[in-house]
Amino acid sequence: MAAASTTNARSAQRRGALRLPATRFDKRLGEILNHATDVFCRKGYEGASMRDLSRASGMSLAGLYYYFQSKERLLFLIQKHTFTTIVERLKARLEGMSNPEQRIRILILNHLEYFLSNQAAMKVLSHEDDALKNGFASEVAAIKREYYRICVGLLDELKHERGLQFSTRIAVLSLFGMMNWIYTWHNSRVDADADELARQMSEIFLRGVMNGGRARR
Amino acid sequence: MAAASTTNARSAQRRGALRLPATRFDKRLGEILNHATDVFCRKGYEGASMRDLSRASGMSLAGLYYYFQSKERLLFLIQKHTFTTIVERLKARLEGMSNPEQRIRILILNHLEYFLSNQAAMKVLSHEDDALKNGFASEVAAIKREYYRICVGLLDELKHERGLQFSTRIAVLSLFGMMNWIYTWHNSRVDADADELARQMSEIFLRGVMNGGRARR
DNA sequence: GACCCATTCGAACGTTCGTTCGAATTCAGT
DNA sequence: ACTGAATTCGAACGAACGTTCGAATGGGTC
Repeated sequence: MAAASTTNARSAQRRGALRLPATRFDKRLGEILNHATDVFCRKGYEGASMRDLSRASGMSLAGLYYYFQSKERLLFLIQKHTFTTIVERLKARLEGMSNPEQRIRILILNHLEYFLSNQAAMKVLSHEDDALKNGFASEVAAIKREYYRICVGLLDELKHERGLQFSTRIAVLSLFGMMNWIYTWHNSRVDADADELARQMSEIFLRGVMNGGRARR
Repeated sequence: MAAASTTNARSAQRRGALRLPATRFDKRLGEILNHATDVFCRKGYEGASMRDLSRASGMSLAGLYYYFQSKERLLFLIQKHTFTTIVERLKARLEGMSNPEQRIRILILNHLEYFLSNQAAMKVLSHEDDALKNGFASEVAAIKREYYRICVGLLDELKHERGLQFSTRIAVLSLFGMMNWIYTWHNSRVDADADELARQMSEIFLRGVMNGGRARR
């Protein structure tokens, strides 16, 4: 996780001089971010103290502040990196795929795969949605909006192709609800893996949204 | 909101001697719970301080502790009352109704109606799901389990009646995801009311779950 | 060995946290 | 008006909070 590279002046400087993309600084920051993600996931952002993070990452309290300016910025780095990654992966997977139904299945699979292999980070992203303030909040909100727009686009393609009629907004937000709620219940010892979950949720959602046309009344 | 009556010794004593179900104590406690619900909704449980609650309810910091023993118990009272109420209402509405599809529509309508007319309380219930510890946590978890079981029952009725095949667990949790996620996006100036939302989500969910039978593969 | 910059740390800063306590005030019944 | 119980409050408690600072290390280059 080299999330902070592009937004951290210290490592950006270094990157100009060195050819390796991941400096020592970035690596260490990445480790701290990973530990912090776990702690935020377990105790919540407000509930986790800097001393908790210090203990989890094995670095002194003061030492942490060498890597980031504040607790809030730490959460920001986690959320931005997580969200950026999931959007990037989605874009890459959608490339070259043109069937609208398939494209939605890919969105669902991509979301659930990333969710389950990065459960802690995704919980922090979902659950600490409005923990950031002002500038931090708006930058994350921008990525979220982009993700939302992509999903709206995919659904509109499907609507157009099949002449369906439903509220895209409700459909998109229902879909995200289905998927994001996972963090409250998924148990890897009981529940299916991402492939199977994606298949089942895709069936429910796509059959629900296709079929017929206008909802009754 | 007379949630605490049955669990508070002070008011239980009084209730033996008086004929009114809502004592002065209960009324005042209810007001405090309502204000606290707003504050927890806006700032989160951990993020809200007792001084915030004092300010919001117009009572001194020390005065609050006359009505409840701790901040954690306050959250517990809010969650328990909210959850109990929504389950009670559902049971009452289901009485006498036997058509499986209709019964599921009622569950969805009941959930969304209560959600939208008690947004703050429902956000606190959904979002501060694991903020409580030990005894408090398990008592709320018991109500949640009952609610979950009811929903599983309704879906199994539908499955049996129509010979459907799908994972009840995934279906139930997807449905709750769709519905509970509302607190992250619903805007009363833009979005439809509970009736209309319930209709749309019911269509998506029921069509998604019925139809055909087994999911492919 | 000396220098320099990057990294780490112990100790403390001022603030805010949840909670308590004893005194003051308000209320209901006479 | 008087009395005892119910209610409210100001002031304080020790603990924990996020953050800072200057000094102590570490590793690589002359």
